[in-house]
Formats: sequence, C-alpha cells, structure tokens
Amino acid sequence: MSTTETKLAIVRLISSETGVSSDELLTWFETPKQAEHGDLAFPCFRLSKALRKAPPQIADDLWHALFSTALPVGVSGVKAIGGYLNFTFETGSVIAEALRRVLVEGISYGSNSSGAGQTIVLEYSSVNIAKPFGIGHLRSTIIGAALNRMYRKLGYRTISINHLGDWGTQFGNLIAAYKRWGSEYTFAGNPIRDLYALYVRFHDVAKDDPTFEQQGRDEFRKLEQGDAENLALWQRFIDYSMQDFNRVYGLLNVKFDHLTGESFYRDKMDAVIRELEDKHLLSQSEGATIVDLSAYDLTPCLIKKSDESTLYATRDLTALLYRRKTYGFDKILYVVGTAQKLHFQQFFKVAELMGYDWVKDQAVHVDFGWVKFGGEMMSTRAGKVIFFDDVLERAQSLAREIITRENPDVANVEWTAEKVAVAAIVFTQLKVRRNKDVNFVWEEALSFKGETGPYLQYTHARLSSLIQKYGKPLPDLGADFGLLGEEEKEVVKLFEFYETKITRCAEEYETLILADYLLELASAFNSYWQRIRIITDDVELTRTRMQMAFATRTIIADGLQLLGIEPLQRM
RNA sequence: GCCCUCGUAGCUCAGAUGGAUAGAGCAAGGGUUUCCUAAACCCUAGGCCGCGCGUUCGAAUCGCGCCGAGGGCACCA
Repeated sequence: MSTTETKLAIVRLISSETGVSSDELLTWFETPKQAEHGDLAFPCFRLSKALRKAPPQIADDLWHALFSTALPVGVSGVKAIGGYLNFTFETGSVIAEALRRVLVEGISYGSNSSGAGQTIVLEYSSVNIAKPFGIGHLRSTIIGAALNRMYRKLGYRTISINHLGDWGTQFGNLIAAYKRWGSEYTFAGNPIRDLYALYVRFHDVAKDDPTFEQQGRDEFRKLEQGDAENLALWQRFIDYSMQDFNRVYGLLNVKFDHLTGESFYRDKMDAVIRELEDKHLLSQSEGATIVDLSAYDLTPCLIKKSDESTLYATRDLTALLYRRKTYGFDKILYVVGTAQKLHFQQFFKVAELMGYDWVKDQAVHVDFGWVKFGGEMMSTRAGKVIFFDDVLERAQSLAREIITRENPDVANVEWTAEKVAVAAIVFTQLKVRRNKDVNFVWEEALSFKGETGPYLQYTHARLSSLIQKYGKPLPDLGADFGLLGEEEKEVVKLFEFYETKITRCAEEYETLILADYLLELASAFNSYWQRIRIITDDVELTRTRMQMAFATRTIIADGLQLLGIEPLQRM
C-alpha cells in the first residue's frame, strides 16, 4: 500500500460524503506544520460555505461519519483538530516506500524528465574585465550555476553563457591610464590588482581633469577602429583578467559553455539597427537614436548615442536575437542584479515590438538584490569592495584552525579547509531569497555553525564515516524496513519532498528552497543521530538503520552538488 | 517628482497557492561526550509580523493610504 493509494482511498470517502470531486479534493491536502498533528492534513475551511457549518464542526462530522469505526488501509489514526482532519499513516508503509525509492534510484533520486526536449539559456556571472572579483559578483555566478545544475537534473538542455563586460569606454580609460603609468606596474603574480589600481587611479585623476577623460574616450574610439596597439593592450587586459577569473571559477566549480562577451556582438549590431529601422521603430530624440516606449509607461530605450556609437541596450538586444537564432531556446534567463530591471524591461519590450512575441514569456530577468556592507552599497569605483579572495583567505584559515584542533588526522587539511571556506561563502548567497538585499557580515561569513554550508558538509562527513565504519555494501534492499519506527520516520518522511523542492527552485528561480530543505533534512538527521545509536550488536536493526543513513547521505550529497558545494568525506 | 523592491525576535533570515499556537540560526543563559566527528544535540529566554484602514468565516500573506530603508529614471554598464 503506497501513500498515494492511501490518499486516494481517503479522498473517495470524503467525496462520497461531501459531493466534492475526488480530483478537486486531492489538491486540498496539506502537510501539517507540526509533526504531532500527523502526516497528512485535510483542511475543511473551503467546505464551510457550501455546508454552512463552521470548519471545526465539519471536521468533527466527517470524522464521525467516515473514520470513527474503521480506518482506510495504511492509516493508523485520524483526528479532527480545529478545522482540520489529520491523518497519521502506518509508520512502516511510509518508511518503506520513501526509503526504497531513494535506495533504488541513488544519485538520480529527485531527477525527472519534465524538461526533456527543452533548452534553457542562462546568462550569469558576467564579470567585468579588469575589475577584481568582488563579493557582489558572486551572487550572479553562484545562483546562475546552481540553477543551471537544477535544470539539468530536471532533464533540460542548458546553455550557460558568461556575458563578459569586455567592451566599452572603460577600456579606453584603462588604455589611457596604462599609457601614462603602465611602466610603474609589473603585472606579475596578481596582475588584476595592478589593473584595478590603474582603474581607480584613472577615475581619481579624471574627476579633476576632463582632458584625461577625453583621452579615455579617444583611446576607445581607436580601439573600435581597430588600432593594433590598443587591440593588443585590450587583449592583454582580458588575458590577465581571465587568468584570475578562471582560478575563482575553479574554486567555485563553475563552468560555462560560452564566454561570449559584449565585444562578440561588435559586428552584429548594424543588422539589428537596420531591422529596427525597417520596422519603423526608431526615432530621434535629443540627438540620440531611440525606441520610444512611452506607450508602455517606460522611458525610451537608447539605441545609438548622438555620436553614433552603440550602447548597452543595443548589445543586449543583439545578443538576445543572436542567441535565439543560434540556440533556439525555449527560455532565456538573465541572472543580473535588480538595479538593471528597467534596462531589461526596455530591451525586452523593444524585441517584442520587433515582432518577437516569444520574448513575453520566454525571456526572464532573474534579478537579485545587492550585497551590502555595513548597510552600504559596495562600489568598485569608489574602491569600496570586499574581494572574494580576502573572504576566502580568512574563512580558509579559520577552517584550517578548526580542522587541526578537532580532527588532526584529516589528511589533506589545506584542500579540506578550502572546500569548507567555499561552502560557507557560497551557501550564504544561496540561502536567502533572491530579491532581498543581503548584508555582508564578516561574523556570519566566518561562522560554520547553524544554518551554514559547513553544517551540511559536517553532516555529510559524519554520515560518511558512519558508512565507512559499517563497512558492508550499501544500499542493501534486503534489509527489513519494518524494523524502523517513529524515530526514523522523522527523517525518512522528508525524503519524498526532494524532487518537489528542486522543481520549485527551477520554477521560481530561487535557490533558497533547496538550501532550506537540505538544512531541514540535515537537522532532522543530526537530531536522530544524537538520540539513537545506529551501529549496535543487533545486526538486523543496524542493517536497516544504515539504509536510512545511506539514503540521507545520498540526498545531502546530491543537493550539495546541485548548489555547488563539495560534499566532504572527512573534515 | 514618477516607478520598482524591501520592512517579521538584539542580529541574519524562513514563513509557495490567504488557514492550526508566526518558525530557524547566530548572539545570551543553562545542560549533554566510557559510545558511530561537540562544526553536533537538548532546554530557557526573546514577537502590537513598520503603522492605520479595508476585503474575508479567517490576513505576516490580498487591496488602499501613510512612515522608514534601498534602487532605477537618456547617451556608463
């Protein structure tokens, strides 16, 4: 008897009593918020209007009519509490069904083929060349990469793109700065710090010296016209930057299918501008070429500056159409900060006006809030940033300290400390809702207790050493699941939600849902582990309990992997 | 000025489609280790869910208004 069949049996009974269709009733079920209320709750509130009775009365009456004398198969108890009819399932059947599935499906548990045949393009990270990897860039990178993995788990074909900020006036600025001060820097070791120093220095001088600012623009024009020296410098800046970014991507275990930045669309914009012209969408305003969007309560979308050069929107529009043609996606997600919301609304609308109706429901700006520090915005220009490297370094040395103190026989301490540090950093970004601004607090980033990445890794590591100690092959489907009871049920009953949680993440572009679930599962297991001794003299009982432990580890390992966190064997 | 987002415990955050006594973690206080990792576990304390009005049998959740914080609003990206 499976729980789904039990649900059907319950629904049929209620349907015959109330006249509401079984299909309708099935969608009403809820999971009680408190365990002692049971496994399944049927809320009677929606019946109160039709029956003209108070919900608690309805629950009571239904109980008397249907469940006071006999129980449906698989149900061990029914109680009417408040306006709810609460069902408790027979422990054995719940556990056996959920546990067996995890053990049989292993690492593919939670996956499905709901996305089969569909392609999703994800644009994320999109870092700016010549700027160091700040803690703010992390959000796009981490959220995007996690969503990418989840979509793949659900059977989608995904294409990930790092839309590098590798074109624009700032490169002229950098070239101008390089030509003036370049000889003072070595660009060895950590070349991006030198580039960043040039960047800050340029803005510092340019703010009082407009001729320097003009030099920057001139250098960019030369770059656009194909000046060999400037092109070579530009390429060097990219190489330096990518060297550094690739190191960070390696640490975060983030990969991209394409590194097509803004410069990639340089020679593709003319065709799009011509198309806009042909479709009579362009107009002149204050010397610039725009698409007027006032009919849609939007400010105009700038296509060309008054000096004929292109803008951000032109490049993004071009990229959108190029990707559509090249990848034929069913959906395209832009994991970009919420500050650019208007920009996305604008060029999406322009594409729509060009006749690309699919934009309406296939192009999505997955926006996210700021990473603030001390309640303030971080700004690269003002030099007010927290660098990824600095956070990593501090977190790693703290992790190293704890490992050597708590578990001195861990073999590869440095490697482990790095993985723990990354887990802490990554998880803080994934465990809050996207649209919230998050405050970066050192104390929190360097905490490995409670709701953190290291907590999940720790749970995984304990499970791993338990499994190692047990030493026998797992999974073992011959174990007698009937030996498991109420204690195990608290853990096992969470298993069945895994797939739903991943699906919800994918639907809402929200990593928090999975992050939160993994914490709940880990916490349930840790609580169990504290109370119950798993490996005992009772061979058969040990055998079944180990199945539960193994299944728990399977889900935690898979979930961590989806989020981009290394599940550790020891720490 | 117009538009968008946010406001829940001292701090950081959960509370999907309105529903049971609003939940975690950190910090604070107390406790647990002859035994599978104490980065754990258990207990205590801590709340006019920014304020007001409205819709509803029922509102942290929906609507309107106000207050507060942040962001965006033409040649940066």
